[in-house]
Amino acid sequence: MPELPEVETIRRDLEKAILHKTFHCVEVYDPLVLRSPLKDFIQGLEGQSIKAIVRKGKALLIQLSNGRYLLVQLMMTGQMVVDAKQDKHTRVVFKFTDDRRVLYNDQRRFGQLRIIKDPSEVKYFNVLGPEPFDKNFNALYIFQQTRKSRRPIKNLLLDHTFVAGLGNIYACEILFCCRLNPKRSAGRITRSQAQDIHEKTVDVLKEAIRYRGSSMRNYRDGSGQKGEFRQRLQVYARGDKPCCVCLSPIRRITQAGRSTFFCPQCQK
DNA sequence: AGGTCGACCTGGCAGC
DNA sequence: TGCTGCCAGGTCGACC
Repeated sequence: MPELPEVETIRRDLEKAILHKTFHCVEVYDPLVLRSPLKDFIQGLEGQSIKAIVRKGKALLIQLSNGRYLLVQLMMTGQMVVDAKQDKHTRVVFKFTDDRRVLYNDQRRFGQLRIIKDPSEVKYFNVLGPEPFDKNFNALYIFQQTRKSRRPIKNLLLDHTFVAGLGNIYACEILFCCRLNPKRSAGRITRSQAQDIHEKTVDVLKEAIRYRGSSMRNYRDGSGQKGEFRQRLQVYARGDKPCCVCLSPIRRITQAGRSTFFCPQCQK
């Protein structure tokens, strides 16, 4: 899925387009993406207006006028696009009373939509670690958490109970910026490396948000456009290409079942 | 008990 | 052209 910068970009786009608007009708073309019963889902939205749109980790919470929430988890290929043309991946269409429409598109159908009373009823929110821009995500927290673990630092960064919102792209990019080998045991991270991980995490994510995220294949922002950060990625999806610092080839390895890209020369 | 791995899905692409 | 195998931004639960 979209990771934090992509979901945050979508959140901001949706906020501009549909905050305070009222759901007129909801058309479901593929109930597989619903995690609420079809009838409850539709009736739970129609007639409600939108009070707020917030992001927690990689999830979007759309707060409704009745106090409930529409929870959107885009997973790998979900999109929320405003006023776009329907296609074969359009699973749900939200129509608003002012004729504006938002499409939920999802090629792989891993994404999930549901109506909830409170975030605390969803396990994901109960286990989610601190947001990267929060003050409780800091060098000391990172250092203390790494003491408890011997897993590779890359795997820890991907663990959403450690920090919310990081995914495979940004975990790779952050470690490159820190010049840290992704295989390095978390327990061997020093205090100053923990400080560096904190700083680079914030830097990389802010920069990625500024460029409206990274589009590999499917990600699109709220207006259906690609993000521009892909061209700025230094290691992710650059296997065998020259490192932008030392020119030696970027390597691809597998960690926890996912591809990791890194520069073996620069990242020790 | 922490950590890894397959399952959930569709489709694009490389290689033969 | 068509087939096969591999790969993809996430998350959960089963299993070791």
